[in-house]
Amino acid sequence: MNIVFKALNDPIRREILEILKEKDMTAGDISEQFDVGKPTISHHLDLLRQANLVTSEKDGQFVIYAINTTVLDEIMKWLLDLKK
Amino acid sequence: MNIVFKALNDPIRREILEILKEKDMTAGDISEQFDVGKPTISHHLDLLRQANLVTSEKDGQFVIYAINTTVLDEIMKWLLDLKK
DNA sequence: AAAGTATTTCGATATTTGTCGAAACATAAA
DNA sequence: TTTATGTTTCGACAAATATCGAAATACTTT
Repeated sequence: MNIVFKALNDPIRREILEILKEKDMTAGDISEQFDVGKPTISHHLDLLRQANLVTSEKDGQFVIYAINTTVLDEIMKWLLDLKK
Repeated sequence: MNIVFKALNDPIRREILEILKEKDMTAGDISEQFDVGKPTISHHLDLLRQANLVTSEKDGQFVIYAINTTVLDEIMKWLLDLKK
C-alpha cells in the first residue's frame, strides 16, 4: 500500500499510467513522450512495476509495458473507507 | 492534485486521516497517537491542510483538526478513469 | 502581570528521491 | 561475428523530505 502511494506520487509516473491506459508501449516509446532521459524513465517504470501498477513483458529486444489496474481497487477501497 | 498524492504518500499522514475519520481532534491529541515529536506532527498536519484533506479551527488555545473528504472524490475520479 | 499549557516556527541534519551520462547487458541485423 | 538498436544498471549529485530540539507565539489561569 505504501509503495503504491509512493509510485503515484510523481507527475511523470502518473502520466505514464495515463499513456499506458490508451495502449501498451515499449520502454523506448514511453520515454519519447517525456523530456527526461531513458534511464530516468526506466527507473520510473521500475517503481511502477514494484507497485504492481504496470506489467512488463519482453518481446525480442523490446520490453512492452502495460497498465495493471487491479491495485487501484485497493486504493479506492481505502479512500472510500475514509468517507464512512 | 500533485499535492494531494504527496500528502497521502506518508504512513503517518494516512493514519492521521484514519484517526480523524472517527472524530475531530486537537493537534496535541493527534500527536499523542504517534511516537514522533509534536513539531513533526504539526508539519504533517500542515501538509494535509495544504492538500485540503483536513480543516483546522482554532478553539481557544487549542487547534481542532477535522477530516475533509471532498478532495477524495477527485482522486477516485482520476483512479476510476484509469480503468476505462 | 506572571506562570502554565498548546501549538507552530526555526535551524540543523540524515535520508530519500529524481536526474544525468557512461557503461553494461540483451537482442537483432548485416 | 561485428555492428546497430533497445533497455537497464551504475555512480554521482542536487533537490526534496522527515525528523528533532529549542525557541517563539497564542491563549488561559492564577
